[in-house]
Amino acid sequence: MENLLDNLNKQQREAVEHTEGPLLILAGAGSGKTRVLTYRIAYLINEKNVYPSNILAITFTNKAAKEMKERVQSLLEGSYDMWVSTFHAACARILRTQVEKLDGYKKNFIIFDTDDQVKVIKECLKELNYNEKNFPPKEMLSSISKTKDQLMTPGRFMDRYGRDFRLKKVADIYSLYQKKLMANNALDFDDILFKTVELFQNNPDVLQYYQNKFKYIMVDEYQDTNYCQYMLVNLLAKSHRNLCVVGDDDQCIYSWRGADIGNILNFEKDFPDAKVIKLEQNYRSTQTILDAANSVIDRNFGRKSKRLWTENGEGKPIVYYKAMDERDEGDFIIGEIDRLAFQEHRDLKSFAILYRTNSQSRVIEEMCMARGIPYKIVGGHRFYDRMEVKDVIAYLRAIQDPDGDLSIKRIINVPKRGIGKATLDLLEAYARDTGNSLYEALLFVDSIDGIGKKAKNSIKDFVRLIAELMDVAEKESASAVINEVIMRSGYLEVLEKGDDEDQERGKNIKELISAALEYEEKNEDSSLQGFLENMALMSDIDGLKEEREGITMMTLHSAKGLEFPVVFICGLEEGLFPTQRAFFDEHQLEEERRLMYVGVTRAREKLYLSSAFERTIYGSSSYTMESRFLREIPKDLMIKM
DNA sequence: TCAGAACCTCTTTTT
DNA sequence: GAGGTTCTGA
Repeated sequence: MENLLDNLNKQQREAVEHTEGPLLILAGAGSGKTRVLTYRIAYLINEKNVYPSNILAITFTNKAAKEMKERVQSLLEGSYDMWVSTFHAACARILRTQVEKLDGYKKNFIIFDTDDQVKVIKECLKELNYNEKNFPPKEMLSSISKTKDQLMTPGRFMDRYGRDFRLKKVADIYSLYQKKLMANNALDFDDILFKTVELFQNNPDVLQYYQNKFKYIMVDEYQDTNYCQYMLVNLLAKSHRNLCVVGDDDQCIYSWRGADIGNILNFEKDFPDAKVIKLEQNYRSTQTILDAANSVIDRNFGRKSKRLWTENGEGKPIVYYKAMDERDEGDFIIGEIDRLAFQEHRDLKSFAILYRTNSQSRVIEEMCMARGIPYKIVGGHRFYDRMEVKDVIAYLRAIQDPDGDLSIKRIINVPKRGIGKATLDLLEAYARDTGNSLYEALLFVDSIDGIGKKAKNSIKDFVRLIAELMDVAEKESASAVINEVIMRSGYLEVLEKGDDEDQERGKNIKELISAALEYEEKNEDSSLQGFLENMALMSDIDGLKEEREGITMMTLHSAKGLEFPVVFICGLEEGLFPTQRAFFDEHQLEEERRLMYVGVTRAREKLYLSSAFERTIYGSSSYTMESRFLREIPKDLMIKM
């Protein structure tokens, strides 16, 4: 361990050795904060003899959690039982054992994702007779999400806003939405956090237990926490006060989804005795790149002053290319990559193309394809979000708890078995009238008038199928159950007989079996329940296995936390980056600027910037103006090509 | 019940 | 301009 500390600079070492009491680490981009966190955990265990089980480390993504755990374990050469996970995974784990203390929830609760949420909201609107035009489901969901971030129950929301004509209706929607979630024994992503806070607030003994368990708490990416997460951390850290938060206010780019930059800016107010350590030495980029980044971010107000520096040397100037249009821009980027790969013998993995919006990737993708250059696109759709995967998941949920109406509804006619909307409406009406679940209505299908003979037989077959699958689930592992589901339901067969797209889908649901097998290997708890939770909280499984050779394309947001030797930031035009929506809002503009800062600091050696003179967006093309961010970089750092 | 037509929308995204 | 959703008619 002694020589491990030698691997750190003065500030880093200070951060590792300051183990007692509140600590704020302001870690600039590329300043080795992950290193500090992992060493700190190792130091706690090895030097301070802290039990690993007394440590809680919160990360932003599952991937980061996995990496951190692996790095600690390789530092200590052993396997340790500490909690290193995302907020959601940690809370889900707590709720798994404690959820019955919350009224109305059963232990085998399921986790609803955005897709499920939209469906529930639509049901709510229908039931309340509210128009989707006046109350757009997505808008409703984001209101509800923000409300939950603020720890506001439907009751509290109604108390506060109920006198407003429209907000009263939103409150009704929120209230019904929660009822429906409960009826499905489901929690959405926000609930997982919110309910944990409620659990702690209403059960002092439970809170005390976890306060005692987590004597040392670390939170990464603290600038991107929301109010609910802030509360959670503060509740847990209250008794031991060994709270270490790490973050960079200049990299707060998620305020649009509730991240409150104030959490990090006010940490010293919350904890007046907090030790503050700034990590400003950068180990990633050239001085030229850092000068550009510093110069851009300097224009933001109200930030903690920080100035990145490096011993890496000046490096190459930044290259700016003004293209005719987006095709020319793509041509230039791919041309440069081709040239550098050849002349400088660079791996395709060294290149990243970053853009503000996903739609910008299309043109560049086409060019890569035309030239036969391999590429991969990060982000976009999760494996779990694919229609066919969600269908199979719905089967699994239904098997686990057939009273979850949403799951039954999703699969009752997948694959097509002649149970259409008319039939479903009758079944739902019956269920509502008798106070039963949809599944129970299926059992009584004979006593429902108006359903045709054919449909009735299909329903009986379906009920039999579910019953059989439930039997299988009693005895078999998750992977075996999935196999039975896709075989017995006939779903796989239908897909395999379909067009290319369907065949691809068939492959995906088979892939789900591999995912389950992998899960069973890695986890002691190989139950269906555990697998479902894992899937719901997992972001992108494809990312985990495939490390294909190729250039990387992604949004600036997705690039946070990553680094590449050569980075291209494209589409530097007013209205695109910064986005038009930020023009009249200083806060939004500052967030765009932080996004630029994040993008620039991803580059190790070379940075390319580009814009197009003319760009086609939404089918219509128009002339553009160069992004103000280009002007915010000193001219002497940049050459035009 | 379902396929095709018309229609709408369109920043960023993790969990 | 594309992709997703809803509507309409057979």
